[in-house]
Amino acid sequence: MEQSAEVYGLSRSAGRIYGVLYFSGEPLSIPELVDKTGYAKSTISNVTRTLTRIGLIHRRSSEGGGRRVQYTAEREIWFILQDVFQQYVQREIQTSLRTIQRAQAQLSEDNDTDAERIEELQQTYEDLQEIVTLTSNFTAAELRDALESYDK
Amino acid sequence: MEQSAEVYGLSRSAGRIYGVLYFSGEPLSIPELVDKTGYAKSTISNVTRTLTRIGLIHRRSSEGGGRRVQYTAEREIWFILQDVFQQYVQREIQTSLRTIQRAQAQLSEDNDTDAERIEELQQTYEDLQEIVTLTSNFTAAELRDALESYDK
DNA sequence: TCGTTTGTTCGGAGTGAGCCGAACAAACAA
DNA sequence: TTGTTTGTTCGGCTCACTCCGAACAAACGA
Repeated sequence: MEQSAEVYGLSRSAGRIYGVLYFSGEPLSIPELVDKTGYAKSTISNVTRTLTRIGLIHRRSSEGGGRRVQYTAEREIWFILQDVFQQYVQREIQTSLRTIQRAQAQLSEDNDTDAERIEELQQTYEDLQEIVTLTSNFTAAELRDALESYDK
Repeated sequence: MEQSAEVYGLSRSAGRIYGVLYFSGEPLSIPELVDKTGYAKSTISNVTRTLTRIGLIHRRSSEGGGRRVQYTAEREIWFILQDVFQQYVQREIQTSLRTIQRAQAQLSEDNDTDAERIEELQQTYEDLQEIVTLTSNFTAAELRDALESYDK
């Protein structure tokens, strides 16, 4: 889990905390996470916030109205990863497309080779954007099926 | 280009160097790259090595047999990025799958809930691996087409 | 009321990555 | 040969990031 987390741009501690929650049968509070992970209280606090924002874990603030906060792990990893990945890549693609358009506008009209290159870039990025958008509607199994059954 | 590079796990300098090469009509040597990018000679040397290893740029050591080395940018970004991404993700998936299998072996047989969770994980990762493998045979346009024409 | 528990915020230590400059090796020009 | 240009390697600097501990705020129990 810790290794996987780094691939997705998260910290080791995030991976570990998620892993403990994933395999824990019951919701856990911050002190319990401190015990089971060995991290400092402040670390748990910060990491749980970002994980909650991302959607990888959920915060159940109830349990009898007490102050104690409980966390549970989201089990449908696939959708979460899709979501994170999508936000991550979509934003990058969009800023890139904007940059490309700005570049096109500033291009002097006699510069053919640069124009052509920018055109290529734009095409690639537009394909990418479409792919990412489409992918977000699929489950892992569907995606697999779509790719396997496609005949060129 | 610099921003995009970071998304793919490369440094700013790598993005910049690739960008300069991408829009340059002719192959460039290290001193020329130093001029156009503003980076130090050593940085150019190091970054060009990794970019060459990845396949994003090519090294033409010839030009009249001189010592001067020339670099050109690979224009088919799609395949290269696929390749890099694939290596990146595949490795992670495989180590994860190995870890999962080791975990399964060590599990006491009476622990049903943990076994079930590990089963889920394994399924997701196997789907992921299959998807990544399949994807590598597609062009951007084909992938787009496959997803658009697939009917659940 | 006062002590205890829980959670957040802030400043700082440790660490790794990116980049630079200097030193060095190799090839060319004179 | 000697000086110049090109390319690589090495040590160090800086910056960002992760995590920790301390201080603080909020809610509870006595």
